[in-house]
Amino acid sequence: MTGFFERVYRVVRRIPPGRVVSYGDVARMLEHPHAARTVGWALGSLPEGSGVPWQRVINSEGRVSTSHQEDGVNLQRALLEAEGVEFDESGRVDWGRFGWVGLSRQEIEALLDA
DNA sequence: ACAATGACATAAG
DNA sequence: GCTTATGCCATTG
Repeated sequence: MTGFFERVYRVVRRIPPGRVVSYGDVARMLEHPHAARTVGWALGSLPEGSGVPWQRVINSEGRVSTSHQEDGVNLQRALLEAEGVEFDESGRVDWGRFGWVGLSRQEIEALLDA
């Protein structure tokens, strides 16, 4: 776990249940606005039972990505629905209702500092 | 050091 | 709304 992954995990762990954020949002919080792909990759290489709520991170359209696993999508969706997140007919999440506001700059700093 | 890779994002057709 | 093309970045082999 090198620096970036570590930071990604720390932020993701702060996502409250029933809320979701996009990969890009996480990247922006870490001040790497164009590292969304890396964020996704970090979650992808996440070992099971790591305590990181990876399911709460989806793409900018409010859809689950998990493209490398057939059932990954169903799993992620099931996990989110279990937390109260709702999906519309096209399988999208309403950012207005379930989108996580994120952390303030200071909160991020404090988080990364620790 | 170089090339390839991936759970993205955004613009364009 | 869906498909294609292009940009971006850290990690790996």
